[in-house]
Amino acid sequence: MDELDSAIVRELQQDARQTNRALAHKLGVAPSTCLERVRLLHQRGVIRGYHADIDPGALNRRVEAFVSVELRPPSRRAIEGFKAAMFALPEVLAVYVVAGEQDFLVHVSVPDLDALHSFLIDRLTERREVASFRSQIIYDSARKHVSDPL
Amino acid sequence: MDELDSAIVRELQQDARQTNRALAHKLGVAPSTCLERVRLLHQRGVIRGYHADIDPGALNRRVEAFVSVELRPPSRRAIEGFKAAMFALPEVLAVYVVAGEQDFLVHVSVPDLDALHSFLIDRLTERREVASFRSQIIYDSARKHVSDPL
DNA sequence: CAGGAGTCCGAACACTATTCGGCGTCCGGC
DNA sequence: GCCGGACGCCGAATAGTGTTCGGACTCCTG
Repeated sequence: MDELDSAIVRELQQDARQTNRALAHKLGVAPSTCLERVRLLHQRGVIRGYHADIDPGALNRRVEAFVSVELRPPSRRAIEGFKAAMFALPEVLAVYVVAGEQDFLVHVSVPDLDALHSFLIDRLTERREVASFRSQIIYDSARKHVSDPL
Repeated sequence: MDELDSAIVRELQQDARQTNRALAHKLGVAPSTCLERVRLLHQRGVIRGYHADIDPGALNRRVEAFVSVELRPPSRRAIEGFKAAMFALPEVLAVYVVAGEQDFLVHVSVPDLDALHSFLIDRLTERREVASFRSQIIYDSARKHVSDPL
């Protein structure tokens, strides 16, 4: 994980589809060298994959929210089960098991507020292990990539 | 945005680096057709980019957390300023402006708990507009891609 | 100083992206 | 019902790309 690896990671986080030649040229190395580095980063698990970033609005998901959930018995069984159940739902983008007052943070994306309400009362209230929940609608968001310097 | 477009989006979310030929073959269309569709999806803003998924641990970020922040005057000025300031920090992965008791949800990733503590007392407590904050360490997480069916 | 491991390089080859003219299909107008 | 235009799909051709591999170089070690 030297400077070259970091530079490759940085570049591929910004544009994963640039050609290997372009990448090599930017970093000042031969394409074959660059390719080998990328392959090794893959093999070591540093690069986990390449994904297209899709506009949720284009797929009719204009409302996003975080739902904090407190589980009744915060046991392993309940947590694992709830996590799997949430993850299987199409409205769910991400599930976080967290420390604190709540046990879960569920990131959901739905077409509109009605759909959010439906999700809450049909998918959450229905589950008995849910002791309480609180939803926070996302007004605005900005995401980044991880940068190497601490 | 027909069935073919949806299939392309679905495929490219899973693997953005598969060759156009492979993609075309999976979907049962000619490579040239597939390429044209992908270009249009780009042009329409449906596909916003392609990004490599990097293991945070490999970049020495083994601790992640959500920090909920309440701003003193929840004014536009304060919100915009705080959002920009947070986004500029290397520890910050994402910033969410949310509705509810707290005004912000900041997703951070740091090397260890000490670094998290430093972040909280050096970067948050320092800011005068921060009325209060609460941090939730992430024990476990799972992310997905948006799927077309509602 | 010799040996060895590791890394980088450049040329060769197979494969791929990309372009473009033509074909088929659908649809509205006459 | 027939014509004409628009649109989308296709396949061949070309330019560019990924990938492999042997050799050269550097750096460390004994």
